[in-house]
Amino acid sequence: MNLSNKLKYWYLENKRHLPWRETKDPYAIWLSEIILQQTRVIQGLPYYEAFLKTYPTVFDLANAPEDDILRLWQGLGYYSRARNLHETAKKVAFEYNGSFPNNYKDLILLKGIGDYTAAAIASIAFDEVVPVVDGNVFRVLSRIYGITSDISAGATKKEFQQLAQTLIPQNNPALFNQAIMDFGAIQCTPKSPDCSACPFIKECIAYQTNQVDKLPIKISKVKVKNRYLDFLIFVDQNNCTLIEQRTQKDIWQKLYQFPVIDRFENKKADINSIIQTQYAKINVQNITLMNPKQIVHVLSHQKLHIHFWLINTADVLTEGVQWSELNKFGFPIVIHNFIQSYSNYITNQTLP
DNA sequence: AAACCGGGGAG
DNA sequence: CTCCCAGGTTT
Repeated sequence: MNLSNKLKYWYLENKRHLPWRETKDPYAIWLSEIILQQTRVIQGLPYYEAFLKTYPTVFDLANAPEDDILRLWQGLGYYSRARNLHETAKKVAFEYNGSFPNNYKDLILLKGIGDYTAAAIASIAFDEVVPVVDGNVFRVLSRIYGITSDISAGATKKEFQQLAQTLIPQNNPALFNQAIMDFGAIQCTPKSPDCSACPFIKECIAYQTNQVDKLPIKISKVKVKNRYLDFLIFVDQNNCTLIEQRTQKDIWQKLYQFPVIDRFENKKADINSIIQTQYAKINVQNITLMNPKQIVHVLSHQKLHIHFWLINTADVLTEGVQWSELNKFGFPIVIHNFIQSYSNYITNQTLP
């Protein structure tokens, strides 16, 4: 039996039952694919349900304010996905009358849809015979065929695409693509794969040569920069505070935050003098460091060292937002979590 | 080709 | 602690 047939039978026995597998609606399939980029199924599932409930059609999503979409995306990370999601929704709704392009070539032209996602939507929603190549496919094929190329190299991706193109069946490409990804996620896992129950145990080069734990080979190394953030939480007599939207091309673009002192040098911020110079208009009563033990928040390329400062003022912050209204804004998850745990302290001066 | 972009969970 | 997840965009 050939590889695609073995995969099919494995899949029919072991597949995960996921809501986006119960539909052929391109909108729902597109939504699921964007959410699942660099995201585990278990983490993306509640967001998929929430988005489909809040925005049942591409028109609902297109007509929504970007801030609402970012707030619903809050905590999922890679926020450019949410911004691109909105841009593509508007294009599909208003330029294509709500109909998604029905093929790989046109899908890949849309914002937020790259090689993988175009192939996934084209095959799953429209039965186009085009293979997906994601982390699961790299792992499964590199092991079965004993491919030792560096998967972080662009040429290697083409190599895997060509191989997958020879394997994907003409009759049910959607099943093949989902099967190979589920197989990689459930059985041929990065660590401790279940080789004893594997249908490819006889032909898997990696297993036969005892190098399952060495494949796939990935060389690229990311260097993580340290970054130091001191958030300034001004609170006036009416429990109003100052927030701002991040606009720079940087992490968390278009999410909200408290005013911040932001630097890449490990140098203690002189909060008092900074407030006196940059916020001279505000009549400060007292300044409290809320977390003497810094919060460390790790991103893929940055390690954030964070302090939150409570700054009471007798003034009325006319540009401020009521503390109880903060949940109407999308924050980076580290700030959101801080707000949740310190709300009582800030509004009632009681310890968390 | 390389840099950049979140957050979480497994081992 | 390290690794990596149904990747994509920008430089």
